[in-house]
This record gives sequence, C-alpha cells and structure tokens, in this order.
Amino acid sequence: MTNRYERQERERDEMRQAILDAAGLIVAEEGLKRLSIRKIAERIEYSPGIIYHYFAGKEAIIEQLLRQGYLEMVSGLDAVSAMESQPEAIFAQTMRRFIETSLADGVRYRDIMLNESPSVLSHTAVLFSGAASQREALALLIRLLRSFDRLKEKQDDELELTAQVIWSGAFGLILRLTVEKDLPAAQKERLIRHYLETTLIMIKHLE
Amino acid sequence: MTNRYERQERERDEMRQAILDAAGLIVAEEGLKRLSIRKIAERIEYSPGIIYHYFAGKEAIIEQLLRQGYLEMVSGLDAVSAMESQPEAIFAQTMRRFIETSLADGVRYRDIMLNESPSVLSHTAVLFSGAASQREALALLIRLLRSFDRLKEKQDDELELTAQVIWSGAFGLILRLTVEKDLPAAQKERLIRHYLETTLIMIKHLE
DNA sequence: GACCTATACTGAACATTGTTTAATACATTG
DNA sequence: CAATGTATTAAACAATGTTCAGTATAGGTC
Repeated sequence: MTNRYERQERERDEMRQAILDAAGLIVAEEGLKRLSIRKIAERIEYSPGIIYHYFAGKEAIIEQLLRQGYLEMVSGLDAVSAMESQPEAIFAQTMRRFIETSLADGVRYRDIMLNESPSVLSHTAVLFSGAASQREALALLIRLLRSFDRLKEKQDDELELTAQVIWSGAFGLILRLTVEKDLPAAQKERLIRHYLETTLIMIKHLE
Repeated sequence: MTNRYERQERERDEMRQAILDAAGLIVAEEGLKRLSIRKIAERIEYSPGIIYHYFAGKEAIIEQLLRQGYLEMVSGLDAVSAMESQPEAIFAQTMRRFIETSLADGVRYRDIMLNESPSVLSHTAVLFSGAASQREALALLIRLLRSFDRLKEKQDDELELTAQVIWSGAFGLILRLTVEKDLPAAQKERLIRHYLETTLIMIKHLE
C-alpha cells in the first residue's frame, strides 16, 4: 500500500533525472545558452508542456543541473598524495591539478561559478567569513597552508582570508584562460607556472 | 557636392549612436539580458526593423556597446599621484581604486570582461605575450612594479607575466565580489585589504 | 466489473523574442 | 520631372518560455 506511493515517487524522480540528463547532454553539446525546453522535450520524447509538471521552469532545471555539476567537480578534490614530501611541491601540484581540471571542463566551471541564483550560490559562495568550514576547496587550501612550518601557528580566520585570496586568484586566472581561449598553449603554461611560483613566494613570506 | 555624402554619413552615425545610447540606457536600467531590439526601437521612436539598417543584429549592438564601455572604464586609469612616495602605498592605492571603480560599475565590468566576441576581446584580452604594449592597465602595473628597487633590473617579459598574474588575481576577486553580492561590507573590505597585503608581500620577495 | 479520482500527458494557444522582406515614402540626382 | 537610391514601416516568420483545457490512464472503491 505504501510502496505504491514509493514507486510513484521513484518514477517521478526518474523522470526528473531523465529531464536533467537530456538537458545536460544539450548543454554539453551546444552550450547553456542554446538549451531550450523544446529540445529537452524532443530528446526525452515527450511534449514540451510535461516538463512543467516536474520543474517550475527552465531556470529551475538549470539550477539543478549546475548544482549537480558542482558536486561532481568538487568530488574530485583532494591533495596530491604525499609522495612529494615538500609542502611547496604538494601545494603546486594540487593547485595545478585543480586549475587544469577546471580548464578541461570548458565552460562548465564558468557557468557554475558565475551563476547568481541563491540555490546555486548556496553551494558555490566562498568569500563569506567561515566559508572554510563548508567548502572543501577552502579547507583543503588551509590544510596545505598549514603544512608550511611558518604557518602552523596562524589563526584560522587569517588563513581563511589567505585561502580565499589564493582561491580567487586561481578563479580569475581560470576564467581569463577560458575567455581568452585562443591563447597559445605555451603562454597558458607560462602563466599557470608563474601563478604557482608567485603564490608560493607569497605563502613563504607571509608575516 | 561631397559634403552631402558627409552629411548623410553624419546622420547615419547619429542614428547609430542614438541606437547605442538607447541600448545603453536599457542595459543600465534592466541589465544586459533584458535588452531587446523592440525596447530600443520604442525608445528611439522607430519601428524595430529599422535597426537592422544600422547594425547587423543585436549581437553587433552589444559588442559596440561593450567596446565603448570598455574605453570609458580604461580612460580613468592612471597611477595615484605621487604624494605617497613609497612604492607600496602607491601600488596599494592604485589597485584599490581600480578594484573599487570596477565594483561600483556593477555588472558592467563583468559583462565587458567576460564577452567572448573577437571584436570585444581585441580590446580586453590581456594574457597574450606582449599584451603590456597594448594594454594601459598592464603597462601601468609594470611601471608600478619597476618603482620597487628590487625590480628595476628585471626583464620586461618577466614583469609582464607578473603583471598578468596580479591582474588576473584582481579580476578574480572583483568577479567573485560581484557574484557574491550579499557579502557584508566589512568582509568585502577585509578581502580587498588582504589581497593587497599578500600581493605586496609577493612583489617584495620576487626572486 | 462499474465507477471515481488523481495523476500523466498532449495539443494548441499566447506572449515575447530576433530577424527578414515586400511595400512605401522620401530625398537626391540627372 | 523622371529616375534612382535610401529610410522606414508593417507584417510576417521562426523560435522561444509558459499556460491551460482537455484527454487518457492507472489505481483504488463500491
């Protein structure tokens, strides 16, 4: 008796996910701006109207899509294994991997991190005071910072600020590299290396 | 005889500018996403179709608008007057003014700097090798860097890389602050100050 | 099995978009 | 004055997001 409702609920969820999957494919193929309700409907082989039985509107679909995408991206986050014992090497390799995966994802990183809807921002906001306790990326950065001897004694809130600034710097570089997409690979590499070098210099000389 | 053509040309330019002005007002009031050809037409008191006699399409209008906006923004760029004699203070104040004017401009900075059309990018691209010779912001940054004694002897191309990284960092911070627009003013201020501090530390210890 | 009710779904419609085009008014030229 | 080219409009087209009246369907009740 009760499991009938469960099955209905399950089917509803499956339909919602089918819509999201179709939307995800379209976005991957044509970009977020070209996503349309009718294209989704065609792909799931239903009429366009039905989508409004499962989502409040296009905006809601996009938000859910970006939220799922964000979780995927974050799930691959962790420090490079400690085969490299020097904090500098670990920091550089971890940051480099983060930058390169973001770049490999093309415009997805950009779509996610620039979305201003509250439901997406509740996952992606990173600058507020106390963010480190809720954002794995910041927590990871702080752990990396603490692996430098000079910074072991630093207060949490100061390291958080530093992590936020470092994070914003990487964010800016990733976005610029995404926008200026015709940049030669060698220059791209030079910039990433220089970003890592200068950031490390800064870290090593924090007062 | 020839000046008839000149007058025609002039009237054409005036119409083009009237369209751009109307578009600019709408964007300022409602944002870039809400700009529409029909709204422009209504504001200039013509029918929508006429706009296509003056511009190739909506995209072309936006590009021209952003290009004009970019020139406006850049025109206000110069180093803080040297009443402060220490390079550090000059650097910090110049960067701070740049960050704060960008933030004050709301989403305009964002719309301009994230636009990917070649005609806009030809003004805004900043990461390519040799960019300092064409981008006042980068040239200014390099001049500021050279005012530090340690960096007087540095090669141009290395300082350019450093300027590009510093610029990208500011860019990332500005964008994050624009996206996370509900951040308390005190935290905003803390982040800007910390960005300036850490960047200065980096500059002072460049090898 | 007949009936009922809630849910799934469709087709058509509506309003709004960017854009094109046939027709027209107008100004300039010869 | 006739011809030519330019400026302008109204209407249409295609695509968009969204709504809604109606229809089928599936599950439960008598």
